Formats: sequence, structure tokens, C-alpha cells
Amino acid sequence: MATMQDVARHAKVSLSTVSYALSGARPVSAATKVRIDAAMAELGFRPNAMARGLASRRSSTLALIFPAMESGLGGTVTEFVASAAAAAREHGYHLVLWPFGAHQADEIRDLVRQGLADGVLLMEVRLDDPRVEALHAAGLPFTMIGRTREVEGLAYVDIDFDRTTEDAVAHLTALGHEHIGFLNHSRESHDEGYAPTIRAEEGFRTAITSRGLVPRTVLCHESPQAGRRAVAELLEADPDMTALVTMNEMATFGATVELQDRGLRIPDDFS
Amino acid sequence: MATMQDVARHAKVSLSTVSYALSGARPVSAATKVRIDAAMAELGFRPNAMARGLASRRSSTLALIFPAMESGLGGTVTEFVASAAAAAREHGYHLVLWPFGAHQADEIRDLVRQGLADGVLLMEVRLDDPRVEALHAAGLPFTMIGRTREVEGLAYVDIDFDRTTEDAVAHLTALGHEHIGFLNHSRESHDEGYAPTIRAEEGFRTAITSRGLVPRTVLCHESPQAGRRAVAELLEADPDMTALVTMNEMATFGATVELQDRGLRIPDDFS
DNA sequence: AATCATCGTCGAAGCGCTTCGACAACACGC
DNA sequence: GCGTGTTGTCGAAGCGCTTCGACGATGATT
Repeated sequence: MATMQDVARHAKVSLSTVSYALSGARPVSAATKVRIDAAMAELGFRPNAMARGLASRRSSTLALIFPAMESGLGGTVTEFVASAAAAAREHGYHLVLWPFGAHQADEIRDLVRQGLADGVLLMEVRLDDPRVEALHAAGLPFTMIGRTREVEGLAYVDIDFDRTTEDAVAHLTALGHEHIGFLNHSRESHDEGYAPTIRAEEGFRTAITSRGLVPRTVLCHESPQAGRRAVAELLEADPDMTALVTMNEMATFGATVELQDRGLRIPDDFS
Repeated sequence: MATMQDVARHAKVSLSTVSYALSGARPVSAATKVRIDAAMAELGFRPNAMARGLASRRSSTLALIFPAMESGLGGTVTEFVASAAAAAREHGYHLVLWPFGAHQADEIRDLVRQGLADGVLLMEVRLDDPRVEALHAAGLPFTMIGRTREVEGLAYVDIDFDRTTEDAVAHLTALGHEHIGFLNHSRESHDEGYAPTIRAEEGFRTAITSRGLVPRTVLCHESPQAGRRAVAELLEADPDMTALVTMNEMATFGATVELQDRGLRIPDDFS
């Protein structure tokens, strides 16, 4: 593998000039730049990531902390991961995966100190999340996908659950539905303080009660089987139910099966 | 951040002794080791990943090359990614994501030369995959999830599609089914040489024809909508069809909807 | 023509670690 | 008591790059 020294010799300039040509941190004359570019091309030079990282104290690497296999890994999570990787790439960064849940803040602290990451993306944030504290203390830049209870001074992107549930309910009431159920994520996720579960539940209740209707919600594991049972429960609680709002992708597949099983056509009899 | 030099001073030994205590590459007396461990703990020392990588020419990083968002990113792919990350972690490795498809062998070659990865995991391998050639030429150790046409000298783990399709067909014929359809991945994936699509198709045909039955297969996009249409097609081709073998997760959800829509109960009327 | 920035380039000092060669200190067999 | 190995430790030389200070060579400014 060709080093920068090789390129320098080949282009008959000093090591540092090659470095400056590459980074643009200082001006380099057009003529020398051409020679250097030619030498780099000829030798197939690629700057060594480790050496660059060590000398510059910047790794060009971002870490994506994501919940190993906790909450079912729906399609949404996967999309986040895939687009984060692609976006990092576009900006010349590497993306490393740190599969740590909310209870593994210590491991994160350790990894951060190894200096491999310039910044962190935190996924599946809990309302009170020790990982946030750890990252904050480490002084590493980070942003969250989702949010904690307190977001003072923190950067995050988030889904507006108040708005989405309100929109969903508005859509259904506009269609004439008055008995609307809500199929949420699991009880575990709720009890762990997983924000989407909690905030969507609140949003739904608000949207429903503000219309003088009765909210019927159910927490449900991320599986088709659980989805069937959950819908059965909802229909027992309110046999007149004609519409469902759902947060739980996996369970939804089971839900449709259960509905069709009961002779309810979608979308004719049930929305 | 404490360096190894700090630890050495603190423990009153030389820098190299600390290194040896850490790596075990040379013996260190029990007494000094205790002092060094104490110093490391007190200073909260973590070896710098970049420096270690530069000096040792090993990055402790593995790259996972995976298809950005090509083939729908089913749950299986996600599981692979998540468990790869966890497994890497367990072995003290980092896992970086390189979102490159079969047509981006050049970009892979570039990244490899940056020396960030000690080895590579290649996913969604095509029967003839330029990435394999690129990695081979780069001399980087790699293994594949899936396989190319020629596997001489290559390491891989793979699904036995002959066996899975045979098992599926055997299961269905044992239940008495004689009109069995096959719901495959998309035509695009087939034409691109995506091995699971091609090999599963072959496996299914073999399993069916060896029983004197007629294979009915359909290529189908990764979506519920496409799944509905595909099942409709299959039933038109053979109205007596009573069972389906499927490779296409997303399409399957649509398939069940279509079947139920036609009054076919699962599993009573249709398997 | 003298003065001063500015430009383009170079050499050298690290970044924090691994690893090689050296070398005391000591144990062993005879 | 002399070779002959072991053990445990140290110093120093890198790994391949970034970045700082220095310095001749221009070109612009009076």
C-alpha cells in the first residue's frame, strides 16, 4: 500500500506539501497539485484512516447506538439504520454500530474513550435514558432519534406523536367512525419508558376524549399472534368498534387476520 | 484522556511494560501487573483505538457490506445486521456499515485501502458478484452470507435452498396438497443474479416435478400490494391451487389478504 | 528602490501505541 | 564457580499522517 511519503517522493515534493494538497489547509500551486494528483493516481494512494485519525484526532467515524433486538426491529428502525449508513458515507464518514440498550451506558462510556467515534447517533431513546447522561458527560457530540423527557440543550429529531395520532383520529372521525381502538407497542416498552409508546398513547387519548369519545387502547407484543389477541380484546371491550389506529407493525398483520376472520372486511366494515 | 504514558508514570514502569501487561505479549511479574492495573483503573485508562490500530496494523474493525435499501430489507436482513454487530462486539471488534451493492465494487476497493477494516462480511451476494473479486484482489479476509456461483476457496454461510424448498413442498404434499404455488422475490432480483431468488426457484421446481406435479411460480415485488396481485395471478393460472410456498415476506402479507378476500380461510381452505 | 505582506514549500515535532533488541538479574546443571 | 538459559524490564524506533514555525520568492505598495 502506497504511503504519503511515496507520493511525495514520486511527485518530488515534501510530505507536508502532499498533505496540504490533499486537505487544502494551505495553498498549493496548481502545477505541484497536478504532479501530486498524478502521483496519487499512479500509485493508487488512499490515505490511511488510522494514521490520519491519530494525527488529526478526528476519526471520521460516527457511532450509531441502537437497541440490538429489543423492540422487534420493525421496518422503521431498519430504514433509519440504512439511511444513516448511506448519509454518513455521503459525508465521508464511517458508521459503526454499537448495539447497546438503555441499560448499557457503561459500555458506551468505554467505547467513547477509545476515541473511535467523533459523534454519536442515539436511537430508541427512553424518556429517562442513562446513555444520554453518559454521552453528555463524555463530551461527545450526539443527536437522538427520539427524545428524552428533558431536551434542554440536546439535539434530536423526533416524530410528533401528538400530531400523528391527532391526524389519524381526525381522518377516522371524518369517515364517520366513533368507536376507535388503539393498538400500541408492548407493555414492557411502556414500562421501560420508551417514549413512542407513552407519547402515542397520550396523544391518542387526548385526540379521542377531546371529541367526546371513549378511548380504547391496548398494549401488545410485537407479533402477529399478539396482534390477533389484542384486537379480540378491543372488540370485546367495545363490540361496536369500527376503526383502529396502530403503532405496532408486526401486530397489525395479526390484527387484519383476526378482523377478516370475524367477517369484517377492510376497509368496508372496518378501517 | 489518560494515555499509556500516564499509566506508566503512575505505576512507575516503562511505557512498554504497560503495553505488555495489557497485551500479554511478554511476561510481566505479578507485582508490576497489580500496580499497572491499579494505575489504569485510577486513571480510567482506555487504549486509544487509532494509535493502537496504527502501530499494530490491526484495526479491530470488521466491515459489513450490505445492500442499502435494495431488496426491501426484510426482517431477515435486519436480524443478520443486528447479530453481526452483537457478535463483533463480543469478540472485541467494531462493526462498520458499508452500504454498497453489487455494482459498487470500486468504492469498496477504495475503502479497503484506507485500512479501516481487518475483514469483511458480505451480504446479499449475487451469483456473479464483482465485490467478491474486489475483496479477493485486495487480499482482505472476508466471508459471505450467501454465495457466488463459484465458491472455490471462499468462506461462506448459506441457506440450503434445495433443502428448504424440498422441506416446504414435502410438508404440503404430506397434508394432501397437489396444487402448490411459489411466491418468489422480484424479477429484478432474479435478473440481477440474486442467488436466493434463483436457487429457491430451482429448488421448488425440482421438488414439485420430482413428485409429478406442476410447478406454478411467480416473481413478485417486495410489497403487500404486489403480493395480492401475484396470488391472484397464481389462482388464475391454477384455480385449484390450495397451497403456497413463499420467499417474499412483504408480499406474503398481501397474499393472505387476497386469499381471505376470496373467501379462502387459512389454514382451513388454503395452506 | 526599499518595505511588507502573501504565497508556496519544507523540515520537524508529534499523535498514542506496538514491538524489537538489549540487558541486568537470577536460576539451573554440572 | 562457570557457562547457559530464562524472566522481567527498559529504551528506542517506528506506524502514516497532520500541523506548526520558518523561510525564500514573489508581487503589490509607497
